Amino acid sequence: MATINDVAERAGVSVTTVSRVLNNRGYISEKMRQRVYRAMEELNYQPNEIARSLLRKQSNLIGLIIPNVAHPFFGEFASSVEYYAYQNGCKLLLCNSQLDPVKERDYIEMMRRHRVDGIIMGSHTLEVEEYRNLNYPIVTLDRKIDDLPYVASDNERGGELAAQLLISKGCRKIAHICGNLKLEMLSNRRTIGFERVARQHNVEFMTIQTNMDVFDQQEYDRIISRLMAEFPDIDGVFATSDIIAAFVIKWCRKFGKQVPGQIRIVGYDDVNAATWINPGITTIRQPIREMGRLAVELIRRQMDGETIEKEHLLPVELVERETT
Amino acid sequence: MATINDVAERAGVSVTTVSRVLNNRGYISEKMRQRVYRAMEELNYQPNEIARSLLRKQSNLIGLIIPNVAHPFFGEFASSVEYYAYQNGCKLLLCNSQLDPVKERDYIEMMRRHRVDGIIMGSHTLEVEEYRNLNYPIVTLDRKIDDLPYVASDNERGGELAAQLLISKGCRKIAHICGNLKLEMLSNRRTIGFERVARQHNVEFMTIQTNMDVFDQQEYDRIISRLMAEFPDIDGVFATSDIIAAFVIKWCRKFGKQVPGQIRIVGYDDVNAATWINPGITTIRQPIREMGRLAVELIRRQMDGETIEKEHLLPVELVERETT
DNA sequence: ATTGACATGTCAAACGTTTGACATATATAA
DNA sequence: TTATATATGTCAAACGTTTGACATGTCAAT
Repeated sequence: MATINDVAERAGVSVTTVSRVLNNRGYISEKMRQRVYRAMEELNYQPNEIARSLLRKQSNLIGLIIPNVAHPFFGEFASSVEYYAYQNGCKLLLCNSQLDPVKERDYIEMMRRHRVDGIIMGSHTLEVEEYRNLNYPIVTLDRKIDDLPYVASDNERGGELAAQLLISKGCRKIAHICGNLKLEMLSNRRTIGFERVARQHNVEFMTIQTNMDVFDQQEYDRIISRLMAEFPDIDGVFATSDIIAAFVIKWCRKFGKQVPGQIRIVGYDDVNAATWINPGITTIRQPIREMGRLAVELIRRQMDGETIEKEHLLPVELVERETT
Repeated sequence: MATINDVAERAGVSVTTVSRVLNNRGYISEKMRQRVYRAMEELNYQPNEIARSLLRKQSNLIGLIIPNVAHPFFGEFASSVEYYAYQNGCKLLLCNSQLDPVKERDYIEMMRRHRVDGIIMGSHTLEVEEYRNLNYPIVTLDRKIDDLPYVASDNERGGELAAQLLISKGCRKIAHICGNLKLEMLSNRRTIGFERVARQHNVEFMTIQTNMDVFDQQEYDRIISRLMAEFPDIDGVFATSDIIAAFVIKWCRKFGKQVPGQIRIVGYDDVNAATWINPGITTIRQPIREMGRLAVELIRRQMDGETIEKEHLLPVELVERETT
């Protein structure tokens, strides 16, 4: 592949001149500019970004670690991050941790070796200690670690909205399916909001924990089928993701329960799938696009040395469809 | 961030020695090895992969260009590519072209500038000419461009299987919803296979083109609702993706048509969503995981200078669920 | 005639690493 | 004793680019 020297030679000028053209600095006549551009084209030259990065000490790479892009929520989040990274002249390094601490640690090291400009952490399987010592521009998704900046939706409010809707529709016995509450994720606050409102209204409820992030379909099937079998009289479900909600719908169908006639369901996230699942899922909308945008912005501002606020709670919104 | 010089200084040895430890070459005593490792740990040292890349002329980066990771098929494909890239000691650079030729061209240039080791192209909006001149390790997904290597599922066979199933279930008037046939995608062969079998059995059919890749939900709604309104007597649908199939189900519901009672539906891909949509979608399974694995392997083998076969057609499989 | 903006050139250091050539020393085996 | 394997060191080039210091022009305006 052609180098800047080849271009200089071909254009019959010095490398300095080529560099000046490339970086728009110093005086360059229009003729010269054209001459250099022509040479670059003839050689199909692309400046070596690796050499540039080495010198600039900036890679223009943003690292994203998530459990798995194949999960709709993370897929849409990654899509947004990628979009805004591009807008900021950055490229996206994608890592699926599979929620495996070994892999996650390994990925973080890789990213440091590659000198990515910042890391967006949507997977958090390590000890707080390890993140603390990272000393790197970081943004966390849905998790509060010391005073690392994070972006999250207003989970507690989301839980409240879900509970309020179900109760207002007349539900008297509601199952809430959430993630593993032992992991210190902010999404646990959905449970707090939900339970508070349920208690306020004296509505019976039960909270069922899954390892939701793993996105293990069999696990979902197991948990939900057991739930339906053991408690045939529940008339409402608040699931912590739209995908779980979809599984609930599926099992309602198998158990011959009408949705929303006999049982009402509220999901969370408002991923695209929520609209094309049948029936359309009533859900708590997280502003996924905006969360991605903000995450990138926060990385960028840290790179620029700005001091940034740590808390970034984005508003949620109830989107009513056909399951309530 | 610490450099190899800092490590050498701290360990009281020469950089050459540190480098030898790092790369396992030459003679190194166990004591020395430990001493160097300790210094690296104390300094929280990570070798600068950028400097290494510059020297080695190898970035250990694989570029992936797809329309959008948020689309389930591409999300699952990306997930697989990421997994196998990691297995091969590579990192994944993710780009969503949004099927925008300008963006796609820009991304390809970016990747060349970053000297990625190879590019997996799942988006092809440019003229053949541009790909031809790329002169780079490339693998194409579902598209044949000159003699660039490609991986694809056995689309024609998939179309046949779908048609055979629908017909064997008694369908007499089948709608086939496919992508834009003008784009020279291998997925068009699904249409060929489907139409041939339909003709053989003298079954009436109609082929409806969409710009499927765009994943525009409104477009889907528009096309499918019109289809259902104009041809209320169709009793079978072969959709070129599971997502489109989901939209068909949705509109069947709105039109009060029973699935599979009055109308049978077959999708394509077998993305995860196919199992959790209601009813579960009967579909033609592409081995997505394997396609990702193969794509990475083909990049790696090109890097190693091997000559590789160009055609990689992977078998499809009928997965029957509840829509037929 | 002088000044200053414009245009290009030469040269070399720097970014962090690897690698080869070569030197030197110790310990062990033949 | 000699040869050989082991262990470490010094030195410098190379990867491709940017950048600053400095030199040397031309040309037009004062």
